[in-house]
Amino acid sequence: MGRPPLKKGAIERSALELFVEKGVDGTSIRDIAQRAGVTEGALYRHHRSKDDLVRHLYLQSFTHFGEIMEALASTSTSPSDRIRLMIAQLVELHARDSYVFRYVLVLNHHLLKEVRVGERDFVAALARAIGGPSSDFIAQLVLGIIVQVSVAVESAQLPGKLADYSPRLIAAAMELVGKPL
Amino acid sequence: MGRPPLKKGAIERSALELFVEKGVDGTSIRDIAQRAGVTEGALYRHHRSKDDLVRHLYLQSFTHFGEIMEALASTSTSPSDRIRLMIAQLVELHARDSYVFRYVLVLNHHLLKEVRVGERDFVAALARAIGGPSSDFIAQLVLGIIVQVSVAVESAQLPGKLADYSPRLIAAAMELVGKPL
Amino acid sequence: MGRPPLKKGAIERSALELFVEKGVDGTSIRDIAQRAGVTEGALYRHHRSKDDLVRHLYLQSFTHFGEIMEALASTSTSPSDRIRLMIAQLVELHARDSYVFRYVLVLNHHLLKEVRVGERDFVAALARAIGGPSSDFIAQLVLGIIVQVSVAVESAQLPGKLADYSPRLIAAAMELVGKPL
Amino acid sequence: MGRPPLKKGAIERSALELFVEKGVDGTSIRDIAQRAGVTEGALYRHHRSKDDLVRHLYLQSFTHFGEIMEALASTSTSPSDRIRLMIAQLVELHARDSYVFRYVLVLNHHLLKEVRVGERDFVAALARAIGGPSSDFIAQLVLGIIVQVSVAVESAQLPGKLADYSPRLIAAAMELVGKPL
DNA sequence: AATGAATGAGATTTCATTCAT
DNA sequence: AATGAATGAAATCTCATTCAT
Repeated sequence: MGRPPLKKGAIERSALELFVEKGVDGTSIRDIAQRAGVTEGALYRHHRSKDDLVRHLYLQSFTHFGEIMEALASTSTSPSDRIRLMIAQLVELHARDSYVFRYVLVLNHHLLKEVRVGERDFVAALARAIGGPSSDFIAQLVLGIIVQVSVAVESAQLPGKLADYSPRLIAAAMELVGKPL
Repeated sequence: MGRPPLKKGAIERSALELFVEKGVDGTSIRDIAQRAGVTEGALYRHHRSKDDLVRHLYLQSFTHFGEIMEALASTSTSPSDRIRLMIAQLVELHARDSYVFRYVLVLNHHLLKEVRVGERDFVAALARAIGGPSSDFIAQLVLGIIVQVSVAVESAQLPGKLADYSPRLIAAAMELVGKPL
Repeated sequence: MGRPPLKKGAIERSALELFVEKGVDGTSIRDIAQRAGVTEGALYRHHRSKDDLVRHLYLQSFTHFGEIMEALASTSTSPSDRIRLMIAQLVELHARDSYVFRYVLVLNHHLLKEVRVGERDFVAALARAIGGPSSDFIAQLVLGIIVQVSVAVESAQLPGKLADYSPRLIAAAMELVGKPL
Repeated sequence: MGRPPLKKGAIERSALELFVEKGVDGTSIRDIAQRAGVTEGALYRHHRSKDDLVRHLYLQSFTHFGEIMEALASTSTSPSDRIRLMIAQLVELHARDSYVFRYVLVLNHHLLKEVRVGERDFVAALARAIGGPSSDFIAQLVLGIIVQVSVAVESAQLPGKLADYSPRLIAAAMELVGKPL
């Protein structure tokens, strides 16, 4: 009946990008509105506050990752293949949209605590696939190398792009998991 | 000389802690002053601006890390031992002062780029010790697992404290370096 | 004619209530729309602006009061009875709809000044019925005790409801008028 | 040590006046700052929020009134004289500072509820002096005529100023109290 | 007649910084 | 060396109003 929410998507995308580029606190509503080609008030039609927007994006992205990773977790291949697929998927997710990847994995560790209660949790899914007594710890190791390399690439500490390191990353991850290729 | 600057230390320490806890942009001068038990103006006696304080702390911490790591790099032990010592030292540095560790390693500073030009660079030192064509990449892997586990511990995603994971972290790092214990 | 304006009544009633409860400036268009079960735009179908709505309601209520009081003013009973009837009527008007009563009498409108020029003015009607050199002053006294007790009851400073105080209020008012019961 | 708070008084006075003139919600921080000859931020050095300022002024004024009225309540004159003194004092308080008078008596009835718990309460003091079973009710009548006439004078519905009506107001009040002069 | 997204202006509040004390 | 009131700019958010649907 009223206008369709033409700008909602632009607002959320702009926010996501800016949060990753400059940090949540380093991004102003005006920054978001400008990039989205909208006035500042428009944001509040769709989200009650900046904080609300931050959470919404986080929850959405986190759940998105969770769904993808859980789908892989229940494939019928061998355990070892499953792990390799999931690790490759993480790199693939970065390739597809490095902003979402970084928003979920590099930023906002304090939201992580809230969100991991009940939401589809890709970290838990990975740990489950790895199995064994140290699975939580090892899952963190795997995430750690991917995240660190992604950050290093982004900040030009390492040359090229993340995909260039994909095979070596996967090999390293499999080693950490205890199943060398 | 005149009176010693009684509050300078408190200001810098408070700033460091708050920058780690809430991020640089999430920390106000008032926050810092309050934690240091000082008023807002006092900060400007010692630093020209907030940005100046941020840089000063970063440079100081980064150089501190660099000196320690470079000292280890020139010990006379075997290459393999040297690497193990350096990795163990990173974990030890976290144990000694997790705030400095996180300020340097977790806050993904745009400052990192500036500072790595010319300052004593512990990342470069680690890479040199590792050697070989992929040394920069492998150094990032090693940093990645330590950083990630430190963050996971801090945010209670992993139980206990970082030191509890020290042997396993060192073992994993040596594996990444290609020199299993 | 076209369809009847189903929501007009709800909008105006909601506005009236909210203006009394939170003040005109403390009430937003959104507040009104929400209580009326309508969206913000709907209001502008019936009134050109918020200010227009405020005036319309005020004028309507003020005139309504004026008509009732003037009708009483021209009854054929004795002067003393006439006054008593009018005072009783004010209390009765509060009982019938305390929102309208308070909108007209408690919100000390700058509008009052405008509206009293030319509209059916119940304050003037009351003063005329009282008569004598101080009639305007005495009319204010009478209004004052009714308004004050109504506010005190509404804010629970006095127990019960206004009607409980009706006989005593009328007696007090007659005393002020100089015609004790 | 720091600057003395030169502007605090001006800010509070300006706020008080504007709140009375335009209502709390009708008064912006900018309005207050402008009248006080200060920038908007200055207000927040002395009060945490606009609401805080509103409350502070209310509490202060209310208590001020309470102290004065309670002092009169314990004078050694006859009960009848005491009441007359208190009524006269209310009119006098309006003469001395009609803004404070109106801020306490005409505005913000919702704060009244909070404040009357525990603070020096001039309404209660008046009721106590009046005595008898209906003392609370009668106190409201007395307040009602003073408030109403003060508002009528302010909005030019009655000519002159409140003081012009002082003898007649006191006489009317004594009548309501049941002790005609 | 009604919707509700979007606007543009303005409201409240925060904050790095300055400066009189 | 330190205080803390005050500034000025910017941040978050609200709101009356408009307009495509």
